[in-house]
Amino acid sequence: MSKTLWSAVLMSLVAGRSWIFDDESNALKYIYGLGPEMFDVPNSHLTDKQCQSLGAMIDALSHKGSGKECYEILEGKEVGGWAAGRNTLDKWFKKQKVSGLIGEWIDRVWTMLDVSPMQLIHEGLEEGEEFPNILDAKRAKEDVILVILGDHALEKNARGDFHDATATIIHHAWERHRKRFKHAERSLPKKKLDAAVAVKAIEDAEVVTTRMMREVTKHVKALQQAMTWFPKQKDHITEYEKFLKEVIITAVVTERKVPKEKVAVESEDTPSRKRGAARAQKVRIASLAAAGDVEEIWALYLQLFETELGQLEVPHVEDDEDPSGWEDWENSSEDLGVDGWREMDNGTLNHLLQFPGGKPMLFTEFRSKSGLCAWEDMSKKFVKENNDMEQLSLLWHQCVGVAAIVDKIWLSNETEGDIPGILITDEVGVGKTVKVQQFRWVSGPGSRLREEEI
DNA sequence: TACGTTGACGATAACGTACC
DNA sequence: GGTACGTTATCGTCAACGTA
Repeated sequence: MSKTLWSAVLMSLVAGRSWIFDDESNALKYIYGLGPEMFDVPNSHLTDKQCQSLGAMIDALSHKGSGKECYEILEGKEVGGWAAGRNTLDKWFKKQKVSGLIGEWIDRVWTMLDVSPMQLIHEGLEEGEEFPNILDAKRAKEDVILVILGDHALEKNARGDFHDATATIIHHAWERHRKRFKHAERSLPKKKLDAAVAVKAIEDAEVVTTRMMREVTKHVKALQQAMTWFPKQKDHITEYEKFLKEVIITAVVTERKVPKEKVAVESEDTPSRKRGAARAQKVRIASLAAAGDVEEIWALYLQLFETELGQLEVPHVEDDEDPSGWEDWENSSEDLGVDGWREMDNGTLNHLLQFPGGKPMLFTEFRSKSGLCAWEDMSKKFVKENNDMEQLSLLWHQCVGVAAIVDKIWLSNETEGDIPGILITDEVGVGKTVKVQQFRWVSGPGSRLREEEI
């Protein structure tokens, strides 16, 4: 019979129960939330009765001679009487998020040892091979077992039920990747079409709007992600990436009135990049020249090309003298929960938030154009004299976001036009981390903000 | 609808045992 | 010890199903 992931997980824990829990790596506690007593002690996801049901089933497994009989108890259709234990096992598995945690750790090992399915595809497959064989990842097998079953998991001869269960777990992890690959393969034509349509819409538009830019960024990013499975077909995506880059850089250059060389580091021209650049030249980007729009699409662009950070410089926000595009919010944006600030410019916002020079006290002052990490040796390289450094300050929409959090978070009741709390959504390029960090700063001990109007 | 999970089946490798 | 043959384990694949 086949083996489900959850029964294989329980089998590996039961089969190795007498030695794997000596683990010092804390892996078993982290992934399964269990110690050597397993379900004989209170479990945060289960009632005492459920623990008893599961405990009884584990006892029964321990008294069975063969793995086959064990799996019959765990999931067999012909062997009844264990419904309570099976239901509890299912509940524990889901509540503890075992599948996700196991997948996450196995992927880390595969990636670290360069044998993840995607890495193997990029290395090149055998003739006629579409997806890599799990045997190609064989050299990572022992490390995978150590990571998901603790640092004693290899001490006993890995045979029998324990070995069988670990193989099933790894098999499921591999299958998950195959599924993603198949999905990417199926969806590729549609993603190509969506990206092509979105690019063409901008190319042909009389007026390019931020909404169109959001749309094209979304589709190019979706295509970019799907294309990572197919390294040999990069042509289209490179053209679209270059197109997007050129459109945005032109908008930044126009709005900031700075030379293009100051904004972008030129990459080597390939035929597809040339095509993208040529198409971008025809775009009428005048409507994007408002500073707020430029900043928004710039944030989207950085998110899209996050793996290439450092190739471009962030556009410099000139202290408080630049209005940064709030006019456009006034005219066209929907209320995204930040309506109360649409009439404030950077200077007003920075004053309210106590952000001298456009950023909070102690906020990192510089960013590296070449992509240096601020956590490494800041004292020597992150200094004004270093030409690689660029002055940092928060963008207008990020300041508005922090102000909105401060404003909404302490509301105790819903009133007309005001709802307590705030939702910062993912994938829109608003700078979630920056917002939360700055909220912690402005609302922390010693802050005057809570006593002021906002 | 996307994504994870399950179950089935065939192919092949590894192992065990009987026989010469 | 070598070989043949049966059994078991492992691997590869994919469609159906379940769930959020």
